[in-house]
Amino acid sequence: MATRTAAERRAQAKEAYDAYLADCPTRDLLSRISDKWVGLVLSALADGPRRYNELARIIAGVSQKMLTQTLRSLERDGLVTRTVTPSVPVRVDYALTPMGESLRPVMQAIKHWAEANIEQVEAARSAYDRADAAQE
Amino acid sequence: MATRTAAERRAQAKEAYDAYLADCPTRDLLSRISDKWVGLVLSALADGPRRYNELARIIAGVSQKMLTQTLRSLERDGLVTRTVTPSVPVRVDYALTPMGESLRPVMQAIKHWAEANIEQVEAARSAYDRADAAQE
DNA sequence: CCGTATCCTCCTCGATACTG
DNA sequence: CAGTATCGAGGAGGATACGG
Repeated sequence: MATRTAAERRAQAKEAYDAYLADCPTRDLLSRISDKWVGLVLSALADGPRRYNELARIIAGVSQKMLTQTLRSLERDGLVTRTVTPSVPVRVDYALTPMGESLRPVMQAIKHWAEANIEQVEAARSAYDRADAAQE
Repeated sequence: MATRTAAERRAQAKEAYDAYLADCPTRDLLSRISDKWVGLVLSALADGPRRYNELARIIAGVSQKMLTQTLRSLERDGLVTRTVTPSVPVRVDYALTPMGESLRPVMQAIKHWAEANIEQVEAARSAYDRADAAQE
């Protein structure tokens, strides 16, 4: 037991990243990717590279600022690549990296979950608010 | 073709929820669940009901305000139940509903992805920032 | 033990205007 | 086409104090 404890402690230390801990860097990464724009952008890149304006069209209502900001953040984190073709006018393509591709299915699952469960959620909200009103 | 178009249009209308559309209610639901506290709370409820203070202990650093606010939101949306045992002192347990349980694996997957990829993300950030500095 | 209420600060995000 | 720059409103979220 005692001999294994030391080995286990080392094993623990090696995978000590835990988003439950406030000062673990994974907590910040979690809040960065827990973002609706991240989910929508990664989903929009599912079928291959997209140009900037394509993304803007797919993700209706996104402001230039948020789209650019999200893409820059994803690029910096190594989740997407940005490829500039120096034509006139310039053409910029965004694509998923292998790491981005590994996150994409998860983010897309959230999007799909939202689309699949919105009606049930809205029903739950009505019920909750009705019960709340009946209280008075 | 023409006869199928009408049928297809109806089919489309029935599953017309699309988070890519700005004014689709799923867009709001997506941003509600794309939240680090939601991910952490749902993950913390994976192994069964938890008391309020248990959750506060598991999710280190969460303020009472955010924890309560997140739990209320999840309760209203029908993802968790809140059970009060009127003892002294009062005991409150939170648990996943079936709908909450259906979302949990996805949110937990994000948490796990963050923990598994933090080192690679940090490496990508360093590389990005280094290239940025070399530019000058 | 499980909250609610209030204040206050930062930071997100949209709108708008301009550039290579 | 694909951004950058700037401003300003509003909400997120922490700290603190108090209540059932």
